[in-house]
Amino acid sequence: MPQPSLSRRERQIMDIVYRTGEATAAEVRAALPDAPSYSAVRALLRILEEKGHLAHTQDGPRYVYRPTVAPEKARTSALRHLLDTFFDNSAERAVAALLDLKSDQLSDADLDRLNRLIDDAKNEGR
Amino acid sequence: MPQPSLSRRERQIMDIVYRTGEATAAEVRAALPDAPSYSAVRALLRILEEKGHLAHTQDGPRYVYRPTVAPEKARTSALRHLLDTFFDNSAERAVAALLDLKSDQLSDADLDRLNRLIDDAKNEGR
DNA sequence: CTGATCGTGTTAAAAATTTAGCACAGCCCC
DNA sequence: GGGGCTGTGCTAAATTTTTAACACGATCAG
Repeated sequence: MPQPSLSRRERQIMDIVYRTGEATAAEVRAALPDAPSYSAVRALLRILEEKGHLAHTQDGPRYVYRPTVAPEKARTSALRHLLDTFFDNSAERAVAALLDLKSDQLSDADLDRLNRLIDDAKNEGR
Repeated sequence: MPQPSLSRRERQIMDIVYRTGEATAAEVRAALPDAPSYSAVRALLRILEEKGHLAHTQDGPRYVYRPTVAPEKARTSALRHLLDTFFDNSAERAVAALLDLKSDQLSDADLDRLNRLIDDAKNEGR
């Protein structure tokens, strides 16, 4: 039950780690929008590890941090939250927004692939 | 540019307001997972208003708070952030996760509608 | 060997967040 | 009119977050 509480900085850092998959203190610091001191970042990482959100392994001299929950789980949970907060739990609305946001970067082939995904879902559901 | 900084409680509250569209202090409090005192909630609402994230109108005796940025903008921006953080900016991956999450709640008709959305995007793009 | 560099651990202070408490105004009802 | 609600405004305290500073240990070049 260690979940629902992350401070602002903590969340920023978790986002970075999720984005990159893994990161050292230096990398996290570099990716932070308004980076504080090195020590500060390290302290935060330690706290996040204590809280069970991160784990580190040793890579030579330095620590490499990784999320403890599988990226897939984290993704799903973030997506669920987004759906609930902004899209009234409607997949359709979410897809519409997504297309609106990205359509100009999507080729016809990309869109076909999306259609195929949906068709697959249809067949599975049977 | 007062944007990128919201504390934990502030974000919780903003989420609630976005979800419901508008809310009074009492409603926000009721919706909070681990509700603090009434005063606390009101104070937070006041702060959010100061920061420019909320605005209130008077409804009889009480205040009704609403987000200042259009829900659509907020949605887009949240979606963008999610894409970037968890889906490597890939619409396809996001849709896949979405289908995985919701497919069992989607009828064939729903899925058809999604296909149509995508086809529309295809035609527009030309 | 010595000094510089890079990494960590720990602690304590500074800053921000979060909370509660008190005071007042309006309304309703007896 | 007085008491009990429900609402707000404001202020100060408690708690958490965030940060910097200092003290090591290991490694590497000269």
